[in-house]
Amino acid sequence: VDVTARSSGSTAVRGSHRPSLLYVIKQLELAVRSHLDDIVAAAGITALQYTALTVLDHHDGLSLAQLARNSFVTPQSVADLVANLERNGLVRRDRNPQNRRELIVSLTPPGRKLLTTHAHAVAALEATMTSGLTPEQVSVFRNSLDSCRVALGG
Amino acid sequence: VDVTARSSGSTAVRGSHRPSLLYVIKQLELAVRSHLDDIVAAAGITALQYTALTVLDHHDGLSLAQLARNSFVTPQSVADLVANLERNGLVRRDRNPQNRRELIVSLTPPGRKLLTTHAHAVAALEATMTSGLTPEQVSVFRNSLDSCRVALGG
DNA sequence: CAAATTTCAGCTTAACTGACATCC
DNA sequence: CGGATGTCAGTTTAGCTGAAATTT
Repeated sequence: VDVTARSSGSTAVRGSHRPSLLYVIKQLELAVRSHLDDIVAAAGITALQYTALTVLDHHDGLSLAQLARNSFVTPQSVADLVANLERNGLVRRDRNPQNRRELIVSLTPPGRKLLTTHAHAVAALEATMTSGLTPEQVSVFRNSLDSCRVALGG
Repeated sequence: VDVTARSSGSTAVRGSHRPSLLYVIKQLELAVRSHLDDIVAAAGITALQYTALTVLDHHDGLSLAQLARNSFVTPQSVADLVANLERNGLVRRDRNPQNRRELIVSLTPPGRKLLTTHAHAVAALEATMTSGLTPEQVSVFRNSLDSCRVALGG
């Protein structure tokens, strides 16, 4: 990750106009991804793959199609992502006996271990991110994010 | 854009755990990008390119290096992006006479026109996104987003 | 010479579309 | 058969690294 670019980013542009909400959301997501990549790179995975593992941690046993619908991407993209995780032994894919079209994706013990190994650093990242806010403000912030997401149909 | 995936996304996963802030931010960004792509696709550009144009609208006359530092990406990536916009006649690149290393990027009249053409639809998207919030809550939300972004060095 | 900016060449990842097989 | 799910093949876009040219 280019630390130089990150740290000097906010100094380059100071203007009179207020950036749009849409733009600030994008910038924040970029910053989060960059830091998350730093954390999980040691485990040989990307921020995207790590996020997929956390989704499975909360909702184990989803099918590929369910994962795709949850992620604004095509089933093919999810299949690629999951195939990579399977190749690294972090998830398993099993046919659903009740509906043999479906492939049920679940975390393996190494997958769970990876999550616990990095849980602390990820929590610290979230704490750093919200260090300028009170706990109440964080709670309100989360609700607002959720409200926006729901309003856009996500 | 896959409207089916978008609209059914939130129904696929309902669990006991609360998703992390980092994850919700990512989901919201994906939703915004998807809708923004729908709006600007008619103009033959991507959400990313549109966002770059809005940055130039607010801060005209930035160099490639300044744009890169502002965007968490490498100068090479920005150069590609700007080259595409230039090919479509939406921006110009001119050597800075004071510092002949620098290429100053600025909007062309067609670039400005593209922004005004879509300004209403983009504002409507932002209004839809925040339709569940009061104006005060939107203001607080913006401040929180900014606080998080600054805390991560963006 | 050192640092900053841009450029050139090649590469990788993460998405996409289209076509298809399988299952309910 | 129709709809859902997953897979295979090919493509595109958006990022990256490394190396080099130019200017200050």
